Amino acid sequence: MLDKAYDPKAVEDRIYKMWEEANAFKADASSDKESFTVSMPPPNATGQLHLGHAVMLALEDIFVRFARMQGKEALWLPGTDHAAIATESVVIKKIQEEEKIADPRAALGREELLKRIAHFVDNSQDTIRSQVRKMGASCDWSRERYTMDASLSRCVNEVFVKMYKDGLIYRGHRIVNWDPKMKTTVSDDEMEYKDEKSPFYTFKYGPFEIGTARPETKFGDKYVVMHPDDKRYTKYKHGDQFECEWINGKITATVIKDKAIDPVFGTGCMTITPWHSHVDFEIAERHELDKEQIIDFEGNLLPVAKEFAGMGIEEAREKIVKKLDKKGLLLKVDEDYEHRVAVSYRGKGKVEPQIKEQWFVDVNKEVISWPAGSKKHMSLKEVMQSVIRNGDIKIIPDRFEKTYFHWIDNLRDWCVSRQIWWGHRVPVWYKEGSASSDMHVGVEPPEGDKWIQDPDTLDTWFSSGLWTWSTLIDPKLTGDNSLSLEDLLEKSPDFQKFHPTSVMETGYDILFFWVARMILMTTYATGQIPFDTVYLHGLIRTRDGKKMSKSDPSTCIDPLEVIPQFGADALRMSMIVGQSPGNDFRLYEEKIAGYRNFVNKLWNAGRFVLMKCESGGVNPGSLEAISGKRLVISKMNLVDRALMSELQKLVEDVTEGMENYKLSEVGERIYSFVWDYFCDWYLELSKENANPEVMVYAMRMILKLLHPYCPFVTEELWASFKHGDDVPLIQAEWPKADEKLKDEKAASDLQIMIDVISAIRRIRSEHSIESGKKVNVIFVTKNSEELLGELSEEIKRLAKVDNIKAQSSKYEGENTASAFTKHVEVHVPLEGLIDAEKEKEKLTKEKEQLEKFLKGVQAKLGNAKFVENAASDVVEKEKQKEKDAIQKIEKINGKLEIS
RNA sequence: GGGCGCAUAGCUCAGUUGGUUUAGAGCGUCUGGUUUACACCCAGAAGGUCGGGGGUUCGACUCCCUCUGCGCCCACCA
Repeated sequence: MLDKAYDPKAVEDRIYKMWEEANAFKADASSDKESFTVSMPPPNATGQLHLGHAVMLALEDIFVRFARMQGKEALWLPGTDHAAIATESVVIKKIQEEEKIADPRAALGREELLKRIAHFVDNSQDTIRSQVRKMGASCDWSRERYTMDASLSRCVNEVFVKMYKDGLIYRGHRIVNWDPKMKTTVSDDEMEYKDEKSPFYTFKYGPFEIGTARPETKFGDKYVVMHPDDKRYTKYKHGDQFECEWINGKITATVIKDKAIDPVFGTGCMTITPWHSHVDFEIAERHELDKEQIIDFEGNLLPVAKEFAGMGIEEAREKIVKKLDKKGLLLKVDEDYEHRVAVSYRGKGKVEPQIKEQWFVDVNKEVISWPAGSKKHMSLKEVMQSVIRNGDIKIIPDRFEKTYFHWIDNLRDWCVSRQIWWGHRVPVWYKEGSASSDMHVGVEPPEGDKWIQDPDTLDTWFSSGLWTWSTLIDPKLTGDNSLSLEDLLEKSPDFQKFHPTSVMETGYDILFFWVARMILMTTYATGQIPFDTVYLHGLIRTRDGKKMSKSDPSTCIDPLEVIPQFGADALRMSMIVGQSPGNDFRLYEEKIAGYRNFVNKLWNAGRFVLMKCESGGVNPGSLEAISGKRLVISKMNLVDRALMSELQKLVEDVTEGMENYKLSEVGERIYSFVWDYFCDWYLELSKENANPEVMVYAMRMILKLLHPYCPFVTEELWASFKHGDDVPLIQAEWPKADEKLKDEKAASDLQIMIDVISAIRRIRSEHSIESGKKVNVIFVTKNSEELLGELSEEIKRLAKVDNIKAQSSKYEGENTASAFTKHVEVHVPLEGLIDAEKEKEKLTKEKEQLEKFLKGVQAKLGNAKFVENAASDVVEKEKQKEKDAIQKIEKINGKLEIS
């Protein structure tokens, strides 16, 4: 006998092991079944699994289990990401704290530091693997990948070289976001902005007044820029030069007219520092102006600052202002100026724009043949737009398509090189001692000595952008350097079978970081889209709607604490039901506990059915009981027929919902079916007149439908309900609705009965009739005799009624308390008086509403256009509504006459 | 500055293309229950002018406009 309460701790690990041993997660590339692929977004190999991962795993596991049960060849490929800058900064910080080494890069050197990071990654990968298992994720561990695997690194190099040859990758001096703390560039998307108050100074600059919040960059400023249409400055022409007293003496300045200047802001003119500002850089490029570096890569001033050289930014700022003030050049200080400071998303250092020689991906060059093989050439930007616009890739929810297009419109060339050590090193070599033009770009190092590899590594998204397919390349092939990228794709069975993948499921926060980059990289490198559908989940928040942060454990729910307490199934349900794609949702313990209760409810329903089997002498594992052959619906009682019918509807609803990614609705539907219908009514009604075979049939159906959501408890119960030859539930076949088992009449009759019982209970409660006291009931309905025949005993039992009288016409007579259901009216004779006026008022109101409704329906039906254009079944439905309404009005009229 | 989203019961949220749902659920609250599957349970109740205003319509939680409050994304001013 099963325990009274379900204990997930005793079940989950054992079940997971069973699945693994049965090879249930393993996909077969040689299968001729339709494939279904999900690439697991690789968690950063830096630490622990958090709730964000848990949501991702729950959603994807549901997709995959459903597909697998539907008979598809389902592959869910797990892995981890080396997370370049994130990992390096974590390890560096750790070394700084634990070993008191101020600059671990300098102290340890490249090789040693990389060794340390690799070791750290090994450990956290183990942690992550075991944590993913705890969630019940049915991913194919035999195909686990890591972005730094040899085969994946080969792909990275291949793509880099291919892009270089196509002219999509170039090296250039461009302005980049420089993080002086981590000493690396950061991509546009890896920036965060913080509001900060800092003084805003207005200085005299020759005949002009210029404003700045950053006086320390102003040494090299020798251009003053204004809008060409600004009337205040019409007497100055573009190119005019003048002498001007500035920080370190006299300089010659030049007037530049450029539309980038906002005439309304400040004085409408400014000086520019092209080396340290994106906008200034662009202005300088347009007019071919000189650029000079003022601040070095450590964040200190260069010799151009003369007496200020070597000072840090903050220190220099104050002193420069003082000096200019002394010179009489400081006109105004606005202390309340608010502006935004750019901070690195990873390193959290203040970002300083710098000009640096870097590798870039050109997003505007039109060299990609797309769709693959066509003569039309598009830029990366255009391909990215096209696949969404043409519906090749669908984004759920679709409003994110707008955001996506907006992002692409603003997209600049992508800086892919980073000055950190942890990552894929740029596959470029320079001949030692020669000019930098003597350069080799290749998958393999060049032959001969004295070649030095570029010290930079690639942006982490460069490699994760290949994730959907680089993981499918056969590692046995990648050692063979004679194979081209095309060969690798063609000869890899997994790629051929499983790409493009089916669903990319991830948080909306990395739509740009990652999803867009995968589209970019994959369409270019493989000629295929990476996935058909993008499903974006929302972010989990605390009860008060705050972000969960690791730094504040009180707000944080740790999946690894929750799982032993409530079970992985409960956690999964709590994160799926009530969550809609693209919207944030709140999670807290009561919610999880609620689904723990649900899992336990199901468990007990299972126990109950097993009990009934035992007492009924039925072996739930016997073939006869489950085959359905003996389940002849015409021989069943009404309650069983109704259940059978409702089950078929449930299968249809669940299947349809799953296919349309409506996971929340499906979860709710099953929840309410199990609890509100199966347990509260069906099992209650079956207590004395049980048909164990029907119960077993229902249980098996429910277990299958619920399995993707609650894999552990359903699999565990399955052991009691499966036949000897049955496969584990994870491999079971998804049920199909059986038309023969549908019996709408039974379902609606039972519904009437349920309504009657509820109505009686309500009356009892309203009129405080003691629960033990039995009552007489009269109910009025068209088919009362039929119902009574089968159900009066059940009604008597469940509603504590000792006499039921049914009337097929109007009820007349003694004082009664009445309750109206959709189908019948229920009267319970009472000693006291009933408020007739109130009753009448209620009926009149109902009648009014119905009449209004009828009018609307009739107007619609009277509309020739509607009747012509609408589908015939829609019109039929309207006509039925009209009929029903007329009938009901008549009925009410009848009642009103009596009173 | 540009874009997107949210506002429904005390709390957290559902509500499909406008109509039969008397606007639903879970939690919480209150009342009553040891009915031997389950107290991680059962039966019932209270609680909503669906953010404000306007419009379209026979009919609006649902569509349009507007206002208010909150949140997010992108760009950015020197």
